[in-house]
Amino acid sequence: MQIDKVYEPNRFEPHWAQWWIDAGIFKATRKPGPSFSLVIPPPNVTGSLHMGHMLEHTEIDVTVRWHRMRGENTLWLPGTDHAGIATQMMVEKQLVEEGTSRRELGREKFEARAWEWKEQYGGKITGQMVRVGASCDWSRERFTMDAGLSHAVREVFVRLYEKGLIYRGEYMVNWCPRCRTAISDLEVAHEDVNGSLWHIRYPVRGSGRMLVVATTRPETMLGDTAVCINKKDARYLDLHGLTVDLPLMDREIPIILDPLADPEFGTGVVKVTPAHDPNDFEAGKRHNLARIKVIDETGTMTAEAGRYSGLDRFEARKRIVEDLAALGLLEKVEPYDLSVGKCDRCKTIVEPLISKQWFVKTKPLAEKAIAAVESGRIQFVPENWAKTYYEWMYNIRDWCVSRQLWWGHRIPAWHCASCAEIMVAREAPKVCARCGSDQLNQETDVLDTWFSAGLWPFSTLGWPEQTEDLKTFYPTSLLITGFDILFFWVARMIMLGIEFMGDVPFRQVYIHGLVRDADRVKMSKTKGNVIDPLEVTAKFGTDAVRMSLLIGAAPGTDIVCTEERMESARAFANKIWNAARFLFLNMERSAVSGWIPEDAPVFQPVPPAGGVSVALEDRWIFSRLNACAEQSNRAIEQHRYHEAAQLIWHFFWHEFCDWYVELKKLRFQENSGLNADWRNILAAFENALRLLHPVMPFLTEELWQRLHGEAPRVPVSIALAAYPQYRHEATDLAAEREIQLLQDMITAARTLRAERKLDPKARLEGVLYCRAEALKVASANFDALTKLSNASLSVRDGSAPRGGVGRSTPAFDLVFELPAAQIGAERQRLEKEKDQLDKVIANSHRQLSDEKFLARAPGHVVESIRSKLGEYEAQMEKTSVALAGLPE
RNA sequence: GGGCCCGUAGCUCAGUUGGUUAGAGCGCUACCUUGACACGGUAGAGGUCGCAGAUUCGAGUUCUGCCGGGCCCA
Repeated sequence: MQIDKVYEPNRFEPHWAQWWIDAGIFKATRKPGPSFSLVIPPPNVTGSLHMGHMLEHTEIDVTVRWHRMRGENTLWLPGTDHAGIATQMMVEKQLVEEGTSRRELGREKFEARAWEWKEQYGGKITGQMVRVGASCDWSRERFTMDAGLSHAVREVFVRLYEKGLIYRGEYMVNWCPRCRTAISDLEVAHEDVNGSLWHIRYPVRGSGRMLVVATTRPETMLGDTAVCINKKDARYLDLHGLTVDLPLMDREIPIILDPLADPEFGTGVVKVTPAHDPNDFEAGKRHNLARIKVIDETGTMTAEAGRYSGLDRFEARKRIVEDLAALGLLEKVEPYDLSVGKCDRCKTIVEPLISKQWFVKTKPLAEKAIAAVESGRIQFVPENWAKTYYEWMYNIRDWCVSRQLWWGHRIPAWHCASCAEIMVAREAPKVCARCGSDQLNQETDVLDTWFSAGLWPFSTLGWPEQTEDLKTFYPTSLLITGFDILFFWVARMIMLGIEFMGDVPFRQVYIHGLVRDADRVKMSKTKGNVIDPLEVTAKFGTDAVRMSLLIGAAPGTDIVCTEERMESARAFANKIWNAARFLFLNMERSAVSGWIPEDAPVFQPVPPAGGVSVALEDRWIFSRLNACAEQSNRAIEQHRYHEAAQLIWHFFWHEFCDWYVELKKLRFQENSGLNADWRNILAAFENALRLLHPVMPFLTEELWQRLHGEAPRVPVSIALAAYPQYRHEATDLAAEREIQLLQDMITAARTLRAERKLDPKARLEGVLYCRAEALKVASANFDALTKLSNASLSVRDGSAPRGGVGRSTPAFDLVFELPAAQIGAERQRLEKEKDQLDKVIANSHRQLSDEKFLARAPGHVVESIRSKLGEYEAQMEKTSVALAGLPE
């Protein structure tokens, strides 16, 4: 058989990635029986695969592959999000390069261009997912703006509107002057900055006094329509009812009383700009103040800004401050730390603006969504995330869902040009319902991208049609995603899922960690510390990248991602590759070919021909396999991916390779044919591959297919083979105990050799004194014992004679001759051992003489300490004797 | 200001309901190119579990306070 000496994943990964799809391995079938379904957190259609996706998709894929191997009807539904602003910006950039613009093109042509763009570049990330083996059912792939999902969006909007849960109105919203659209509260990121607090003098008309207001945004003063004092603040109370002359604007504005003014803050006097501050907006409503808009949608000062009109808002600030200073109206400027809201996407400072927007009334939806988590119908893992979820849900605010974009779901509302009636409908109305006019224009705003994303778990399954998929796969079983979209997406899916499906969208939410670099810094393009998953996939193999991520992916912790870790995961893959290579080469030598799985029941070693009992190492490896299967199943089920990865790693490398293969080597002979040794090792190996498959799908598929040689494969892929399951009767504790003894003996001999710096190649002479079970093990496995320790041992019953030196355990004593040069080192070692034993013996004595301990600790704990003490004392006796017998 | 998380070996982290002399990977040290594998083998060194109290027969694990670091919301 041709098999490379070194693991070279690029030789087979692309092949299997495509083959799995061509063979329909990942297609959900809707067969009867238990189902497992999961929808992907749809990546932006503009995006390309980054390490965050890689981690998320790996965790999903492990889970999904595991369910599939358990024979469940498994669906991982893939797709992408149309990503409103992001996509629009991409296309606009393209247009600028062509010397044109969105406005020049017009809406219809622009939309066509955006679709073109999507067709051309939008498939990038899904192609990358195919390459890294994501086991999605690509036949069910969806896009948030495809016909079906658009239908669902329209249906949901109309139903919410009919229920009174959607309203339109003029409110103050967060506006991004760069994206030129309203954004929701969630899309504003607050950032602490070192700003200033400007103290400005407003002359009080007719009194000669100055009222000093403190503000962080002097440019908004142009739109002031009042100044405000607190009625509890005696300093200014006498000014109530008077007016001030707004500097720079020649406008007389009232002095009002309102709790808006905080006597503790600044001067205790605040300016009121109802058009540019959310608190002032509310105060303005309370006092019927005019709203003067001095900053427009692009962040430029309006005509209302007088001589500052046409300036950028920050330039205007500079000029205003200068002008005030020149007029002697600037009392002072204090450094002041404040938090400013920035657009999550482009980091432009958000401008609060009054505009007409569409909102979803969230309180009634949130109540049911909270109850779903409180009652346990949805479970968060790690469960602490439920607290964060509640925190937001209890304080939820109405959701501004309209966006002034051209790429997205256009709101299904029509405005009558004659009577201003607004109609929300599934289909475009022909005439106005109120005045009968046919002059109707569809609303130009589109919906927030998260609106359609919120429907994802059911819209992707065909809703509002009652499809078979919807019946089979809703509610989905699990959602795996990042905490950064807990509010944006997870919470909204829960609200909308309950509202429209009458049931939760998923039973469980697993929140994964954040991918960080070697210095624990979050990976981001701007910081330039990203690792490109495709690049490292090519370098180390997808399986190695997956393993390196999983092994650190403990729930609730961030994931450190370094090439160093990938290297060690590749070393693991290489180890497995070479274990297989060893098997394949020896199969040829022994004239064994074609693995036939039906021949080897899971976890049941076969005995050699002629009724001889099963070899010890075979009993052992199957018992260990069984234990590993038990733990691995549990770990994956509980999303303890790091634990599953570590367990399987340890089993495959340090049990299967280090011991089992080494023991089996002694048994292989030329032309032996498919004897019991071969059946067992092949069965064990094949099972180990299955255990590993969800974590390292490519490597295991490649080796599993090779293992079959020319034999037929049933099933066709390891991805459809049964995941090993724990069986009580497969546990063989006697075999585990005996191998442990054998390992201890071999290790003792190796340690002695290393410690005494004996020639590694020389075959040493030694005596092994054994008690009870150890004697049986040593005799029955004499060949393995001497060969793996590379020592000529004579095995004797009983204990080493006084003065014998070497290694002692409760079960056996090993004696090698001690070279004179090593006497000092040996004395040191024994003394250290004695010290340690002194410590634990004293400890045990203390506990066993403590009456409270004896009275209150459970019996088995007391008993185990008592028996440990016996062992320590026996050990101490031997150590003392050895020390005493050491030549001077 | 409100909430959440984390401080365990040089590094990155496990440690499930309190109960053996606290583990892993990487790194480090020594030796070994032995016929699957140097992306390897063998053996080893390395930790007063952030600090101080409390609960308990018993605390890395529970509680309180403090110190240090991170995140989210306002």
